[in-house]
Amino acid sequence: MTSLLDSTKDRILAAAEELFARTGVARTSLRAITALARVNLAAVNYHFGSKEGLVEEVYRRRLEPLNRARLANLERLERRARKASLEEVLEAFMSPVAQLARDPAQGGPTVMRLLGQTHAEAEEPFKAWFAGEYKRVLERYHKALCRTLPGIPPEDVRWRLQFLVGALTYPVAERQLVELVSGEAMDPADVNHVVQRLLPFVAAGFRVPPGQPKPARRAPRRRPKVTRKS
Amino acid sequence: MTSLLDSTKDRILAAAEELFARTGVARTSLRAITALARVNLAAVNYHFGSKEGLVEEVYRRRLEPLNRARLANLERLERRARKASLEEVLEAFMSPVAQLARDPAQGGPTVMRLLGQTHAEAEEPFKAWFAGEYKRVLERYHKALCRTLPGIPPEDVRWRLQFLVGALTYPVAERQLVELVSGEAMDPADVNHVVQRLLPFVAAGFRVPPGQPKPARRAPRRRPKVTRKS
DNA sequence: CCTACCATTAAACGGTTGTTTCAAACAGGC
DNA sequence: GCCTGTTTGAAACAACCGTTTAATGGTAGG
Repeated sequence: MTSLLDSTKDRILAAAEELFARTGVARTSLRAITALARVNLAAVNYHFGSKEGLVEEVYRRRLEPLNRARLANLERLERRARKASLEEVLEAFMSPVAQLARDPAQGGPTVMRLLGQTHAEAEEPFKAWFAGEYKRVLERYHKALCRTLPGIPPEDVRWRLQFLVGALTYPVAERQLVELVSGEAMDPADVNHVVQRLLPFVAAGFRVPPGQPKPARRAPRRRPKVTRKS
Repeated sequence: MTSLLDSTKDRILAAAEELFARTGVARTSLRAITALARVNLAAVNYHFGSKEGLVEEVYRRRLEPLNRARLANLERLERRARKASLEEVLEAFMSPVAQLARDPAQGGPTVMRLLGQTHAEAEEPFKAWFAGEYKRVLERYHKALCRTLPGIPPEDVRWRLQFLVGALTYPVAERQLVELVSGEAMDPADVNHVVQRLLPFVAAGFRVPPGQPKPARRAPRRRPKVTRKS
């Protein structure tokens, strides 16, 4: 993992990331981090100012490349002559996640659990920064999706984008729970499979005409046989 | 005995639920809970044994009715003569969430944030119980969904069920973040709208034929020489 | 009335937390 | 070499944590 020529700062970041992902930020003590990193306790406050500073750096180190890749992917799509398809836009959004999980140098599978815990763990000032960064990315993708989906009201596209984020985040972040429930193990390479299975799923969801308000229950029309006419 | 209005136990549960949802379990001290509940500090250990006991009770109080309603809805669907439609099964799964969020007596909107933090916050023994309960419900729905979706391999249905859970959990749990990103506020009644918007979205996703493995898509090396138009 | 029992209170306990202190060790420029 | 600034080291700090203790108030059963 961490070679000997890694600086103190790097070893702290690696250890903190590992423990944050496993146990959560609040339940991880600086002593546990410095012990795992084989580093003095005071080094954390020296290099990062405070525990909060360390937390921010741990997250920022992973989130910034992720969002950068998402934006770069989208720009590359839009620079082409051909109009981007819905699937291409969705893949541009989702593939950086799989890429992150595949590369141990960028955090590997542990970083995914980290992202899933982001919201619950962060303090106020960092939360604001995070929301700001995220908003930038989502706004760009919202525009791009609306362009590939004329006919779908922008408000619906926005909600569906939230659904996509949830469907993407949950299985990779709550890997433990998913494994317990589904029975089968899920190794890092499977994040790819998650993305590949998720893509047609959400693509179909994005394309469907939005449901009308529908306050009352459906009338129980009798359908004796397979008379499906959608 | 404790059925009197606003017993100590109830006040502790209400205060703990509020603070757990707002700040997370690990960051919420018993002193903060007892102060908000206007109750002595030792009352927590007296009534619940430990902080972990309180945590379990807070979650159990909300999760059990939720899962019970989900199973009851499904059984009611299956007792009918007519075969249940996909939309009906999905609504049976999702509507109890909206119902919970709508009724302040059952926790109201705060309980949703609670559920979103479940996984990160729980300790080991409670986590096992939670996963077990959840697995029961998901297994039942998996069977029901497979029945309405012949042609979709059960493994795909299982993954799509996970996507549904993620898409449903995230927007209601991370309400704060969603509000920050989307700009518009989201009041409790809107949980209904989430469900109504989510239903056609996931229904279309469930029906779509599963994507083929598509292993080595990664060969976009060949770029058309001129796509750049400034 | 008294006893027995449950619920509540105030105070203290041992342990862990994040942070600070200050001296020692280290680096590179002169 | 010596000097200056940066990095590490062991120890201590005050504050907070969850939990326990011991004493109290309250009330039903005898």
